[in-house]
Amino acid sequence: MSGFGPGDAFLADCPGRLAVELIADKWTVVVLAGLSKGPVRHGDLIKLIGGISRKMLTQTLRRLEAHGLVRRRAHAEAPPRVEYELTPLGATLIDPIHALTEWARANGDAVLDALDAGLEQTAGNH
Amino acid sequence: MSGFGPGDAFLADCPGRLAVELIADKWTVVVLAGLSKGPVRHGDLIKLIGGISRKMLTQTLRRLEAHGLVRRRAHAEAPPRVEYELTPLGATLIDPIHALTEWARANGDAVLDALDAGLEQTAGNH
DNA sequence: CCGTATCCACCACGATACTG
DNA sequence: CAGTATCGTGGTGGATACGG
Repeated sequence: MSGFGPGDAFLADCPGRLAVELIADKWTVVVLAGLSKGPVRHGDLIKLIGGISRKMLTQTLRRLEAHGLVRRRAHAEAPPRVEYELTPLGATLIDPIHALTEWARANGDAVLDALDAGLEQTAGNH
Repeated sequence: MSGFGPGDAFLADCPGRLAVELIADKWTVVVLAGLSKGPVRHGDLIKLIGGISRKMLTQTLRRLEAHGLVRRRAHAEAPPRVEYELTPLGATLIDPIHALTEWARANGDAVLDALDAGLEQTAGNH
């Protein structure tokens, strides 16, 4: 109903798999979203995101850097300061991510409803 | 540059996290894409996707069913036949997924380029 | 402040074999 | 053909502590 032509699905070895492998983990999308407004410091990202450990943040950023989506900029100052920002390439990913966010805002409740509708387990507690 | 207002990012406990938790695994997005053209049989999905095991397919479908995104329909026939299809709610997820696919088709090469540009490791094998 | 190393628990995933 | 059970494993991600 909504978009894929006959040959351009997500299957087998299509390029679409690349996108999935790129973002299908716990933090990548969230980190990209955190960078979507401009350069941010490491510590600020930690607070902004909430729940991520320094280890995972650094690890995620490094991966994105290697993929050309994020740029790391270290300033040689007395208290070290490191800022991360999206590359132009990375910025192009924001729109698809934004589409996901919008979807969640619009349909999140429906999903949660379906979820606890399913919580009338096998047990028949009248 | 591209969309998030000041208060509507992906962070902390925003609804956006729901979407991430929903699709952030190896197969969910691929399975949804496989269903995007209409009802499909279990076995056909296996062949269509390529690489997924029956176990993971069933497991993924069951999760999507619980979230109200997929409907399971079993036909009482001699050789058992089971078809899966997107619910209307599930169909709304196709567009965001499609956006990802499009992104990958447009920018996949750039990512791969950045990736092996980074393969000039620390070692200086001129 | 930034980053990494280490240790560890957990779960996602695959292989295989079995039931209906 | 569809689904489940079981087992084994590697990787992901958290806590903590240390180094620059």
